[in-house]
Amino acid sequence: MAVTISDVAKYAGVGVGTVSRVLNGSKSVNEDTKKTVLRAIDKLGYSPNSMAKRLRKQRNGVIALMVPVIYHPFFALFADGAEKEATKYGYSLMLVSSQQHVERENEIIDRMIRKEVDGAIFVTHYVHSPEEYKNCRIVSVDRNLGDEVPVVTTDNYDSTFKAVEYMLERGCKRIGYVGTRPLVPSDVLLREKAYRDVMEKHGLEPLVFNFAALHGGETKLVNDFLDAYPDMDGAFASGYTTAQRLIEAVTARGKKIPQDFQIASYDGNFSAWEEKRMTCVEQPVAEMAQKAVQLLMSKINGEETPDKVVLNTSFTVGNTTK
Amino acid sequence: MAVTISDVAKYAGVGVGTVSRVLNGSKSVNEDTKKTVLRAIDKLGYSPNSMAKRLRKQRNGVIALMVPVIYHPFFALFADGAEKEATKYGYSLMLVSSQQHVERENEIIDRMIRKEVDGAIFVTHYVHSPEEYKNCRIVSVDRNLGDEVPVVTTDNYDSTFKAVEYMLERGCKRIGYVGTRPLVPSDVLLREKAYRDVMEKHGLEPLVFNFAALHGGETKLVNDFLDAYPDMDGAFASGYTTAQRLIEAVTARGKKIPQDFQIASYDGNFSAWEEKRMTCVEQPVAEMAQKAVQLLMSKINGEETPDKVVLNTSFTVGNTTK
DNA sequence: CTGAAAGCGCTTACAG
DNA sequence: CTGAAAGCGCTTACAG
Repeated sequence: MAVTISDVAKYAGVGVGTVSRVLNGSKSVNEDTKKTVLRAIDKLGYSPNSMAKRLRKQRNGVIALMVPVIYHPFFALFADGAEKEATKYGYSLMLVSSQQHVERENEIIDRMIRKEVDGAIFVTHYVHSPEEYKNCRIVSVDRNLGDEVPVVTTDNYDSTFKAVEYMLERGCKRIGYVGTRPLVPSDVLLREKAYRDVMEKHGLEPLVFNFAALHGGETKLVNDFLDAYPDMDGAFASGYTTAQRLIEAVTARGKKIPQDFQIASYDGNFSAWEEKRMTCVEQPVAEMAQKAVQLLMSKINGEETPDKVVLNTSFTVGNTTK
Repeated sequence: MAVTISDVAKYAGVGVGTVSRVLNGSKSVNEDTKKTVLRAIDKLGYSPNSMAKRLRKQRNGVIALMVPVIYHPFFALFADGAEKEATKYGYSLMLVSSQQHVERENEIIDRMIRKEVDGAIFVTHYVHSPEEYKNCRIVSVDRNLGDEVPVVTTDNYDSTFKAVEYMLERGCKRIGYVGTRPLVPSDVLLREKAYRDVMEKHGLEPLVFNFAALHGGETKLVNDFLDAYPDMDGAFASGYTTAQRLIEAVTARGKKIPQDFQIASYDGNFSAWEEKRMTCVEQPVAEMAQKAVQLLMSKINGEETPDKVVLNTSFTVGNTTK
């Protein structure tokens, strides 16, 4: 049996309350008693049992991070940033991959209700009825999940607008847009809108191909896209994976990038992973994670939080445009 | 205040024990009582508080996964596999990135002692004194952490031997070996040994360049390696990141791969991430994670576990060899 | 400054 | 089959 606080108290000849006070650095404790207690703790090799502590304090010190998959650079970097930031607050990170299954996303809500975790960050796609979010400490990334849920997102519209304009400047005549369509209201939709607005501004026909959000299996979809508009000379992809598959598909068709076909993307160039450079709108992944954790901490502490935080992206010119 | 088990008991007109029995599916409970209780639970919207449950059962249902960084395909895929497998056992996964800091690795030991987690999987590099592992439920990947800690690894020697032999068959005359040197005893060392043995077998001079394990910053090191042995026409890299940097460095020197310089690697071709193919020894990442979780579950349940589990790799020929 | 006691919300022998 | 009680290991008013 592990040694408990009352073992320490007995050994030191004091009450358990005193031991607790020493442990938690309460001011009002006699120096000598403190020393005796500390010695007892050391002697007995005592460590506080966090299960009891949690029950007593009604707080776990754990937040959940829900991602569709962890083996995707965006989510992996996000997890990394979130874990670092959570640590600053004395919190741990529980990793939950939904693997595209809505049940798993609902399950995490149950876990919050059962007090397994103190809060959660959702970086996922599925719909939940807002009432499930009542009294739940949740922060979302990119998806608008209702009034109760603050969202961290990026300047989707402006940055996409600029990127597509850039492609026109670099000589594209017929640019397409390919990407995922979020299943819940999201600022991500503004990427497509920005693209359409640029097309309209320049009197060009919009060539849009979108599909329900997913991770994996985009190869067929980008090929369908290329088949649908065979005379394209460039495309903006709404996400990293899609852009990767697009590069491959275009190359496989014997076209040279960027000579015959230019590509830009939202997201990409996750430097820890790769050295090749793509022209893209880079999201500040680490800051997004940091901000999400900060908002969640505010929620947990019952503080007011903004409904939405919009972070700025940066535009990187790589070798997928002229 | 949230509704508790005694609220339910009161509402249903039974004892809390009965409610608990209904909740936990104990056989010996009258059908009618059960219905009444279930109705009360439903009516009151009761959810068991897991903090109390954990304290009572002395079990968290959480295991920790310690990785150096999560934004590396091997570790990300490992985390994915581990989370899936843990879920099967009703366990959650706590993600801890050591970020190369030994303190963080020690910290997780403390967490186990404080009962924050029921066990841990270490996929990291640092040394710990074996005594820290006494009474700790720990499973390791690739590193031999002492008798108490079962290790999951791969057939490092045989697969490297075969890979280097293959490079010779493909015409390499002067093959080098570049890679990380684990900081603790590890079967990973057998990669270098296998390389050396192949060299000796063929009467070739071993060209070895190794460095302390790290993630990031390999670019300089692979260049030092190339400078040290300017007449190499091929190299075996002990890991994925090193191989990536090597490809870049070789290319930057104006050499063509595989015509002028052939490369093979331990690890690589993480299909979820990339489509390009490298000649490499592929580790069964998902199974490694699965096995590690299984061993940990055995440890947690006080069962006997093997000291070591060796999984087979597969050899993939990509376009970095002739 | 400090001890004794209550209580966090469960589960599980123990009687009946 | 089921209720009352003890106990998991802490923290925190409450007295003194």
